[in-house]
Amino acid sequence: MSPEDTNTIAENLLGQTTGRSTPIRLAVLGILLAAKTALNQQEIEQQATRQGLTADRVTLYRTLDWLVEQGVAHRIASNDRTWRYKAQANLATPHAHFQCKHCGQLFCLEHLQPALLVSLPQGYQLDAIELKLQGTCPNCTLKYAT
Amino acid sequence: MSPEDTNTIAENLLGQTTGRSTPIRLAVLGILLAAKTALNQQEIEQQATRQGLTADRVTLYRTLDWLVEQGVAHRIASNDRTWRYKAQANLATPHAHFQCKHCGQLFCLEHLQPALLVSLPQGYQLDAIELKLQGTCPNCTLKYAT
DNA sequence: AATTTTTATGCAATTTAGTTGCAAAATAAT
DNA sequence: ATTATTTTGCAACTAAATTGCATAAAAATT
Repeated sequence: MSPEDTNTIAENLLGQTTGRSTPIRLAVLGILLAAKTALNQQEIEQQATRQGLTADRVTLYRTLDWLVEQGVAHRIASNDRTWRYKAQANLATPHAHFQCKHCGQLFCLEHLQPALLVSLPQGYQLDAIELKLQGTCPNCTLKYAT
Repeated sequence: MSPEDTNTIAENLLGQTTGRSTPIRLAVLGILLAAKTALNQQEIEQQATRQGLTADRVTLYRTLDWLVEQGVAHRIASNDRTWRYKAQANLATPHAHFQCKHCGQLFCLEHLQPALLVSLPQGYQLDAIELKLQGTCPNCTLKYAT
């Protein structure tokens, strides 16, 4: 996805939220759209800095929370005890995630859509399904090939 | 499960590990077997104290890591940014988890065994599947019934 | 049985992700 | 222009988890 595209998409997505479309929100959402993997706060801050945007750590946390709340980004628990965030043009289609045990990268598998075949025990009310796969990513498969 | 049972099971499980079967490890594993939900370090420490066992926080963290490493306990990322631990008699049968958004309790759904129907994209090597469901638990369903 | 080696535990200090409260800045509404 | 609302920044704080090192306990060796 080209930077112009992500910017346009980010603007469109922000248009669908309640609240203001600020430079920081736009930039962060753009970063989350453009990224190949899900990023944590630190990585997002670094990427923002690279783009010449400085934003306070706290603001980033709040922005990320807000984006998730608004449904234009989603949050996944990473192995390294941080939250990682990702966004895509097609709003929040539920999908699986894959985290590599070697490099730690967290991929969205947009074509793997979790669904429940068996039913839950009595009394449980389901809101969301989280499907996370663990293993070795393509890159590390090559790297650590025997 | 009665306390005697869990103790016996814990001893058996520890027998299958490399490393020593110490009082702390036995007690912690017993707690993880007896618990209805997955517990975090703090809750485990409280439970241990109730049983008259005092163990350093660091030792608990190390014990938990070790139990997971040895495959006699498993670890799930909780919504509250802590790791929660659980063990069962039948060693590490992969199963789904359910976390309640109201009370935060994390349940093991041992009869819900995740399996992948669709195949992964080229190059990804799968080690483990994590299936976590979010929603309202039976207790909170009653509590917050409209 | 005494000594050496290995493994497990405790303690103190540190790291780091994430949060809170409040003031200042920016934007929108009147 | 003025007022009200929302967003951002700063400083201080919380709490989970980690690290390094010394001590204790258990196992292995002589």
